[in-house]
Amino acid sequence: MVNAPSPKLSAPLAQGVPPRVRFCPSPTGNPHVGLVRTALFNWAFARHHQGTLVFRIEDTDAARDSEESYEQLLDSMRWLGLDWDEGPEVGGPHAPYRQSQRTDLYKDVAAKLLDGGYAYPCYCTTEELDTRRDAARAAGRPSGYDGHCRELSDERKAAYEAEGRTSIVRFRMPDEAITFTDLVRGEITVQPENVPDYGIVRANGAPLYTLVNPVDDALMEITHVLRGEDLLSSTPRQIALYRALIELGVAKEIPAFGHLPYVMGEGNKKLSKRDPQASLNLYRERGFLPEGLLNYLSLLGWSIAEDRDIFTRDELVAAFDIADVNANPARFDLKKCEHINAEHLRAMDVKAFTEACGPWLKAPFAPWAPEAFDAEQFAEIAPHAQTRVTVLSDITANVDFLFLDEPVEDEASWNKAMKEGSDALLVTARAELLAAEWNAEALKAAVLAAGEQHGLKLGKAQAPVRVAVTGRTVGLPLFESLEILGREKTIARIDAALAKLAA
RNA sequence: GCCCUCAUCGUCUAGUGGCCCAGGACGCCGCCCUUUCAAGGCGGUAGCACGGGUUCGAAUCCCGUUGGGGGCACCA
Repeated sequence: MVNAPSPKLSAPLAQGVPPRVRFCPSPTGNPHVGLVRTALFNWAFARHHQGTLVFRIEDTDAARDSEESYEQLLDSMRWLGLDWDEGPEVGGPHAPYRQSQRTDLYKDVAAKLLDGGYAYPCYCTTEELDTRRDAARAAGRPSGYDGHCRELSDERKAAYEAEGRTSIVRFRMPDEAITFTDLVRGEITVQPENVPDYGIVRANGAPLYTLVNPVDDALMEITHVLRGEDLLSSTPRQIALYRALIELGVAKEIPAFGHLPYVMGEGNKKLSKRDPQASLNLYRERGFLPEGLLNYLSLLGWSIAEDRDIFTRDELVAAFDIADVNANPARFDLKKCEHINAEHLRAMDVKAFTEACGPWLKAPFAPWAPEAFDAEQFAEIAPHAQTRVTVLSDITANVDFLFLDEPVEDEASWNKAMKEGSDALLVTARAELLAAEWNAEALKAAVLAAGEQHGLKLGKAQAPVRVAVTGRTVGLPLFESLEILGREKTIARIDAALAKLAA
């Protein structure tokens, strides 16, 4: 009974049945980009095939899970626009979708597994396990569980219990090789000696991920499991458990598995939750567009076409195929991520861009007083900024000269622009500007004329004016900026710079 | 240690035996444009880890080596 022939792996797609996939994070820590990539591929797969995305929360580890993290998970998914068809807040036929609310289900299944002989109580202590594991390793043998409690007689069990030992429930692995076809890696076979019996229920009765995850996949009728490659080597034991569940009538079919390559950080480390570079919130605060971030992330292990890497969410859905995902881990490249985000920013219409800047135009991002902000002025300047920002938070420093009482103090810029003779130039420029009509074209002519009087080309002549007015050597087109700032403030700032130069 | 897995420019990738003395993108460098900086245009730099096979022919198939990653929990 345990060594039943392998049921055929499910191939619902081939039968034209829409797939059911799931995204099932555990609420520990902040959401990170690796998690997002997994969610994205599941989402894209589901949407592409008009399937169903189940969002399930794997909160079976009370010690590490937090409500705050759970909230963040939902919030992140919503921000990204990765919608789910069943799960928290939307409900569904397999509710509840938080494992902490499904413990009775697991207890029931665990009891059935025990009754059917698919699992057994294991009385080994952690110390005993450690000792035997070390010995096995030293002898060059596989270091998993050695099957010590596999065939315990009732007398032995009673004796252990009389000793006061507690037991966990351990799943009995069949003594046969397990082969499955990974959606991204192809056929994989694992020999039985390398897949030891494993724990499925803690001594305190709490079910483990190893039980709960496949059980819920079975109950929720998941057809395709797309997850990180860290779970690749535990797939054989899940398949074995699935077979038992099928025999018990709990599961219908074994899902297809596809293991997605890691997203790596700097060096050759997997991006971890503790890695600040990995935090989704960081990208959000810097002003990445969900569409830009998703676009970039989808390129890690997949590509839409030979000569194309900027595309919309809809285009991603239309083109996504799990068979095109490759198996090698990809490094997260911030530069490219920024570039792709910038492309999406530029692709927006000006109005949408202007609105998207909103959060970065006020506290805590913007340094100016709330009442100093002028939406009309911003709307005028925004088009000039659109090709110059890579993330939305860049907008703040680009327009601060408009809303700050005085330009920012940037010593490096000041020293770079204010050379000998700059004061004389500024005096001339001040006079020319004062006499000019207040539009960009005339202002440009004014500074050009001032420069000529001092033997300076426009490029050189504009620098002191720019620093006097905006505080920086680098910024948005100067004359348009001056036009929007207005004559009065422009002149006042030149006067202030002159005073500083004289001091 | 044992098992699994991966291997094309610095990075992400295209490539599924001849179309490849390897294409695109980011980065970097140069030039053009230019009021700074971007954007845009043009050009350049750089790669099939190594060694054996198989084949008329290999980045593509096989074996090995090396290197990377993961797993081996009463975490998920």
